[in-house]
Amino acid sequence: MSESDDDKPLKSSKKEPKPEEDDDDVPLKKAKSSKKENVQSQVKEENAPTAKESKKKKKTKRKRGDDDDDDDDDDEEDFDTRKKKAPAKKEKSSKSSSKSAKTDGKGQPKKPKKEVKVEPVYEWWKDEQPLAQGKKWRFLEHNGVIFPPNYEPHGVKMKYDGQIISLTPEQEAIATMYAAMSRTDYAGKDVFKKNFWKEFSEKLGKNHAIKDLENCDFQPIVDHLDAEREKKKALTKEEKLKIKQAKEKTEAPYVTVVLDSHLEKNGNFRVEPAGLFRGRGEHPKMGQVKGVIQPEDITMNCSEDACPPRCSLPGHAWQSLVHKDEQTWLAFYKDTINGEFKYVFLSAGSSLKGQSDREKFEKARELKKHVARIRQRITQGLKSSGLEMQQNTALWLIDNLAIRAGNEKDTNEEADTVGCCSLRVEHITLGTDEEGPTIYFNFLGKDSIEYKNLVKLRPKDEEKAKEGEENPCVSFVREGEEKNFRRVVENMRSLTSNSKKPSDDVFDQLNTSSLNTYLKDLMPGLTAKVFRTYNASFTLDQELYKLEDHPEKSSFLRNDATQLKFYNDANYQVAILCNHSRAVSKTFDSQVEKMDEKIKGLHEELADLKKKKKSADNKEQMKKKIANLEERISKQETQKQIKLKLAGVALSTSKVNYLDPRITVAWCKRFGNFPLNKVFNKSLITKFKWAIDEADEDWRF
DNA sequence: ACGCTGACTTAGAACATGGGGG
DNA sequence: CCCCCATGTTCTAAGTCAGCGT
Repeated sequence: MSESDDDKPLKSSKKEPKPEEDDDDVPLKKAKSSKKENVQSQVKEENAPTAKESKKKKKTKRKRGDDDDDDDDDDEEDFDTRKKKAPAKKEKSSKSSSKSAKTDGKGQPKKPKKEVKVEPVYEWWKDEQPLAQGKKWRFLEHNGVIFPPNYEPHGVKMKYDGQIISLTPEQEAIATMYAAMSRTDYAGKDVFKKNFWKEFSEKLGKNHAIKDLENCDFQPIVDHLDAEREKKKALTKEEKLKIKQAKEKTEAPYVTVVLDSHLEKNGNFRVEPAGLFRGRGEHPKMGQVKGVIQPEDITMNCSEDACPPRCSLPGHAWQSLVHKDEQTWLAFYKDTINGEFKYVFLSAGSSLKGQSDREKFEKARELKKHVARIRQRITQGLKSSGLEMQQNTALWLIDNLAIRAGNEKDTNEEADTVGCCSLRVEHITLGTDEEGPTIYFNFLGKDSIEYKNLVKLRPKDEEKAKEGEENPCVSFVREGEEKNFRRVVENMRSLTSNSKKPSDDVFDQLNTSSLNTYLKDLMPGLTAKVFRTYNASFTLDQELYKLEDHPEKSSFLRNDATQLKFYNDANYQVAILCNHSRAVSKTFDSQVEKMDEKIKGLHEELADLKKKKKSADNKEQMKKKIANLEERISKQETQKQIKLKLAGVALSTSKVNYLDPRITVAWCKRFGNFPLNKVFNKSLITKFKWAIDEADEDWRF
């Protein structure tokens, strides 16, 4: 959002003492507001901390700049319900600024400006590791969850067979859920309709006038929903603001929680509203009603010495209250579709998430140290037979193609998707081309996203190699793996031989758990998914540092736009590797058309200008104009290229989950102090604060 | 050894926002 | 100024994998 405009370079920690950033980037003012809102808690000090605890707490505080004490007083007012009030501290993060933070934190004179909110972050990476093995916290206090409003019957009547039908509120509720999805793709799917009808007809009862779905007309309800939406849209700015503020106010107590002696943000304190289940792909349960969740369905977790979350629905109570300090969840319930667990966790920017995120990348870096050895082992194993051959062949695929492990799934309950271990014969096509053997993969992976990839040897012909490189559905075996690839193909041939049916498993002796057991032997803590993290991060690091002695280095460094493009191209390689995709916008074609027209128009203008130039007296001026226009055209054209290239590709998924943020931070610092906020948005900056602090320009993955 | 429960990460779509260009 | 689109945020589904109980 708003923050993107100030590009501030991140200081390279080494060279410049680093000026501000902290202060302007993290407005302390925010702190104040948040504190007051949440008010809820209480810092553990007040509760008779153990000696050890208090010590540690003290330390934390000190670091943060002792501001705690001064704010305590204010929380009180908002929170009647709690007996203890906590000083919700907002700590401003950076060292240098902490002192000032405290001072103005309270007074808060100014702040008329828009106010970019950057959440205060507890800088866990500056604390020494305090907790005992396995413990996630020593104090946890929060206000639980917030429920969606009860269903309010609107009384709009649907029709059946042309007749107006009255529904009970309960019936109306699910009819309305259906109406709400009338313009989605689900509405046309048989499974969706069938599942919905099953539940709807049950709710209608045996002798209801409505006998089938075909003759139901939900249009009146659809119209009603549209009208409601319009009404909402038509509100004035002020009204909208008011509503927003009211919402913020009610939600404020849930936004932050107290973890040990600091505040953290809750990631998802809103209980999921009832609705029709929207599974991805051909999900057998799409259209089923996802029921209302009651407090009685929810288990709460907090520390024993905390004030437990109070149930906000009168007459209700939590299912139970537990104190599991080896767990990071604040609450959970089971959904009514598959009985799956839904957890309430802290946000991505929290210390708990940050720490495990860092551990994830450290593990991937650990793999980097062992990967040569492990690959050697895999190479060996490719030549064996039976289970060992299967294990190593699968691992080769996981390592080289970055595919997922592939747990078994029950296709009566879930969509039929696969990963490595669950690949079936029908997903593989073996072939040959002028370079040698090929394997074509075509299957649905996680989220029913298509994975289509022709894996082959790199052509000698540079022209062809280039072509293949630009084709996202082709990948070349990486250098040094050619021989292994041939072996893998042979193995795949025997694993898919015609004694097997298309629906049989390729790796019939494998499952993810045995595979991971095998991996654990190769390196402690190693599992299949680590390869994805490792290969993604390694690829980014390699790609980014090609800039180091790139022949066109200076042209990439010419300005932010060109440098950003270089970064995005590297990011793109990773997205392709990991098969991260996104839906192409419905208006994509028309958008491209528009761009074409614009470009065409510019070309015409250019031609015109050139013609005029001949007869013009002020040639110099014309020349300038022409150059200008040419520049605009080329800009438009590259923009179009980018648009086409990224049409179905998501860069964000890898950024958020797979790429060690320190790679990016270091690269930015190293190459012209490139503004980090060009590549990381506000959320990522918050999420990766630890990395921003940690990586200097020499850091490498 | 294996199936199931539980906890946590990863994922794309839906939705909201707001800035730039006509 | 308005609208369109890009980008950011929220939502919740769908994976991975450990550990437990049988």
